[in-house]
Amino acid sequence: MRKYNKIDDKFFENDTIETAKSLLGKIIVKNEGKNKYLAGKIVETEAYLGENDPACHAYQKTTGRSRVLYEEAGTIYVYFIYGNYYCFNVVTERKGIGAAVLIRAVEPIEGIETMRKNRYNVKKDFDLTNGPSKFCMAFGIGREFNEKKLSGDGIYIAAAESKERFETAASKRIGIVKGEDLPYRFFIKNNPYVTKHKFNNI
DNA sequence: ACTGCGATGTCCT
DNA sequence: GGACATCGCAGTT
Repeated sequence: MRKYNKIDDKFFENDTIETAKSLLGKIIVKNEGKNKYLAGKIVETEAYLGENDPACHAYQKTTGRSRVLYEEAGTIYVYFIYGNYYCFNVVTERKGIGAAVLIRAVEPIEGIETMRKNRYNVKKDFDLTNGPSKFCMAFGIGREFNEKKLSGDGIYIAAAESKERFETAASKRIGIVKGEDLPYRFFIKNNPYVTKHKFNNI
């Protein structure tokens, strides 16, 4: 395995938009046991700001599902959607604020053979992880990680590997109706693992 | 390349 | 009973 330096949970206590931006380029790592790891560079995120954000699951209420969003920074929020899929979020800000960052796409770094196996019908490597549920399928992430902490040893986030430079951009969030005009999607420009979208060239 | 649309289970009103 | 932070496939250009 490569060397990954886990980020402290304090990082996620910051402002959700800033956290979503600064997660770009960082590494998400899943410990598969037996010294096996899956790792990918985060290339696309979205911010969900809590009770005042119409698109957020915590909008104006706490429900059984959104309860996790109010946990302490660095808690994992995984939810099930469209009858088939999971989406992976990192809870941000202090306990009691229902905000999170959605991981929308990553670029495989380690364990790509396992990702190909988990996505057995996918032909092009950039389709392995260029979408929030594609990432979950490739990494084998399901509801069992909901409410877990990034400070544990199952899934964690690590500092960027090198001091590489990249350009980032923002756009509207994808696939939502309420709060659709808010520019809370962030991505690395020209990275082939970012989801395909007309908002990408601005 | 792009467009439209069906599948599917859970949560919420 | 409706909505849903998606994906993959089929059809078209």
